[in-house]
Amino acid sequence: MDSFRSQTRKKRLTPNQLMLLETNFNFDSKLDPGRKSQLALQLGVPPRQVATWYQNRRARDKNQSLEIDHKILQLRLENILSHNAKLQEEVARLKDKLNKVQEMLQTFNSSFSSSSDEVGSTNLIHSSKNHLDMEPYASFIRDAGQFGPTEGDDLFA
DNA sequence: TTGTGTTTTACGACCTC
DNA sequence: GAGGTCGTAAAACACAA
Repeated sequence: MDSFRSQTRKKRLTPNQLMLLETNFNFDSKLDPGRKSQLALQLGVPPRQVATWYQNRRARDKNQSLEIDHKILQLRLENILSHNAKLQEEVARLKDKLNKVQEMLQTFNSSFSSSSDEVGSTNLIHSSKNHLDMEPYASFIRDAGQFGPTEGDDLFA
């Protein structure tokens, strides 16, 4: 396809050349024209090859940091998913508990309304009923108080 | 030895300053 | 226009079968 390309032999740099390039790259990943020609002289290669090496080295650097970022994001996602699963379980448990409380209230109210016709002192009965009604709620609120902030709350930090 | 996967080198196209 | 990134071809290399 490309006769020009096939004519240009790809020559690998020696370990010493690579060491010099790496040292310079760690100092500054960008290549100003002065440093390019200076490095080319030191290495005994065309300036174009130095520029190409820097381009490829920057690309490799970027890929590596992208991989690291990807791993970090994946870990965060796993944490969030497991936290979410725990919250779902908690929601189910609380819903169940709420249903039970509502059932208790219903049975209590129905049994009370069937027997209230027989008694004369309404004031006494009402004050007693109000007090008894609060009991299931109180226990419910007590239980709900156990679930404060959890360890997963700083997941987005 | 050779088939195959990975890394390195080199370049064209396009973008930005 | 010089120098950057991005995508990709192809050479060089590593290595199992």
